[in-house]
Amino acid sequence: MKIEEIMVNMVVQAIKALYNQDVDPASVQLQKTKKEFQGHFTVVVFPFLKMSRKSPEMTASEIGVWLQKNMPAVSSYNVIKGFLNIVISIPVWLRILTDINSDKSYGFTEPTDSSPLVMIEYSSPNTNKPLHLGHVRNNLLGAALANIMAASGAKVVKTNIVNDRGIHICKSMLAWQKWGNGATPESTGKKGDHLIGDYYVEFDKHYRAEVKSLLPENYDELDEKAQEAAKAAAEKQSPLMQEAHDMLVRWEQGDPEVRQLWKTMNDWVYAGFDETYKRLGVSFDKIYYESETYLEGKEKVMEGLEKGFFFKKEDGSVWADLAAEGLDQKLLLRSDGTSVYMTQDIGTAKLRFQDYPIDKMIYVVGNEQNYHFQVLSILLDKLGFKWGKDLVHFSYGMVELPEGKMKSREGTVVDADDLMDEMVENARVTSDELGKLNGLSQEEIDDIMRIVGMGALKYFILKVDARKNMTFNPKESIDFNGNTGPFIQYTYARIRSILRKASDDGINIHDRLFSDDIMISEKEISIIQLLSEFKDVILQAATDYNPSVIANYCYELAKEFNQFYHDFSVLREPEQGLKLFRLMLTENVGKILKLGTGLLGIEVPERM
RNA sequence: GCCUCUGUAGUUCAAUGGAUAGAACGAAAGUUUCCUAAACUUUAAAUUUGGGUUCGAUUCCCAGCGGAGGUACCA
Repeated sequence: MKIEEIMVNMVVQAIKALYNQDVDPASVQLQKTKKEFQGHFTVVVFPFLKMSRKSPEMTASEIGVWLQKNMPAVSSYNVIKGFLNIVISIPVWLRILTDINSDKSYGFTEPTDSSPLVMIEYSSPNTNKPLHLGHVRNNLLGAALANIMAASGAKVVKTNIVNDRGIHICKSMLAWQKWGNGATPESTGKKGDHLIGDYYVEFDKHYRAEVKSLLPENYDELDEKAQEAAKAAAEKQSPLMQEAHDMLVRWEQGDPEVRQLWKTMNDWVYAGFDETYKRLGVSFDKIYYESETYLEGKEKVMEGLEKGFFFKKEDGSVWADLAAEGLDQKLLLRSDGTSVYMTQDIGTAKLRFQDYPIDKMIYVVGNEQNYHFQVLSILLDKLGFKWGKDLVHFSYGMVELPEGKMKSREGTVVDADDLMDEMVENARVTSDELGKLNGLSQEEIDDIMRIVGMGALKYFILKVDARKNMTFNPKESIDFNGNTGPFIQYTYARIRSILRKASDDGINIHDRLFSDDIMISEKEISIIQLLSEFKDVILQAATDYNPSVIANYCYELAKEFNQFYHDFSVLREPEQGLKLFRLMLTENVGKILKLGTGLLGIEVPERM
């Protein structure tokens, strides 16, 4: 049983004994004592004043006296205003540390037969362009969330929905046909996703030039409204866009030539994506393709129409009326019978539900889709998906650059592959400047630089509360000081170094016993206390759907350890018992740092 | 217009309704006979405004101001 739970129960008993009142254990406010005060746990006594009918100080003192008398773990207490600070005795802390040490899968909850099956959708790329910084945040959050949910005892299925059909991919295909001269990833040496992305840009360039040429001569003299109308007319006339539309129609009809081109080009893109995913360290258990789900969506919508959930307008378009839920009407099928985003999501949901006994569905999608998922939840519920009502839209904020929003038009999009290259290169430059890495093989150096560069990137993104928009500065993002991934990795590498040295000295830190009378400092107790919170941190991150909790915990632990490391000697302590204790503490800080960063998908190096 | 999210040091981020609002970067000043100085120690510096709820509000509620996103045939 955890020390916190025991404390809470004892407080409940104290209230019963002192004031003859029953309190709900959940209402007992037990928190970590702030650094400025002496003690480890603090009981807030304000809620008990009605029962005691005494001043806050008196009440706190009475409870303190009772606890000290009846609880051997409590060695002393002090009262400041309405706060009762409790000091836990050293042997208790030693026992907590040895418990952590002997627990191989410390902090992780094993799934059972009754554990919920959680499906997490993330990444969701379009096949017409490579992944960018926004996708990086999505992928890192999704993968970390999956790890955290699994660690908290859920059965997790990671899934991806690839947006592989539609006008956007036709644009790339058309541009490639027209201006590609048969270019392939092999012939150009380019990653497939980048190659396709280039033709998407190429299409846009020609298209805009074409639209411009179709504008009336007096365009500049028109007022704003007329300009808009003229532009819309020009866009509608554009032969290029019409060709792209024709291609989409032929695709839908299953034209073999178009399908073949589509398949070839998509395969190039997937090969490119796989490389990027691998580097990012993300993976999926099951991938769905929109080309395979959009027809299912139409079917499901028609079914809903028959059952009277939806209605048809005169022009043939199908709508859902969500007025009862306080929302608008929402389009589900266009008047020409083609599907929209919502239709596809319904179809994907249908297939997923067939494939897995889903209890909870989590969609990792940007916050610009908040409204979409609000509607999707209602629609899925109406259509009879049992998890529809409580689907979770893990909504994350946009990533902005110091110059403002990323815009593909203005070429300010940060490409995922370029970014990763830059991070690793930056790690190398910084390490060279510091004269690190001497005496290591090139292979080792490359591996460490990969770990550090990627760690810097991942940590920088994951430490921020997912819901918030964040600013990412590519130039200054690799800061190896402060609240950063490399700082945590550095701490881990130091710990490994200490343990190697201990091992070289023939110190066996296993099979040891602690005497109860060794003197350990408050700093060390504070570290043990942090270690003991690991499981709660995981559970909190899982219930809040927020990986940043884990990131900030790891930083806190690394920081505390660095301060301790600076102030105390680990290996040079002459007293055997204390030396072994410190080594055990060190070893377990390393263990938890590795587990914690592992949840975020961040590797830690043995040396750096 | 309407709906949703958001507002904390110069900057980037923290803070289950709890104590004197924490860190980091940047700024100023220090610490290498010492297990990795990518470290450590000091100093200066912040809750958008006005109400409400209560023992207590950065947190919850209402209103104003600022920022972001969405808003019916784009995904």
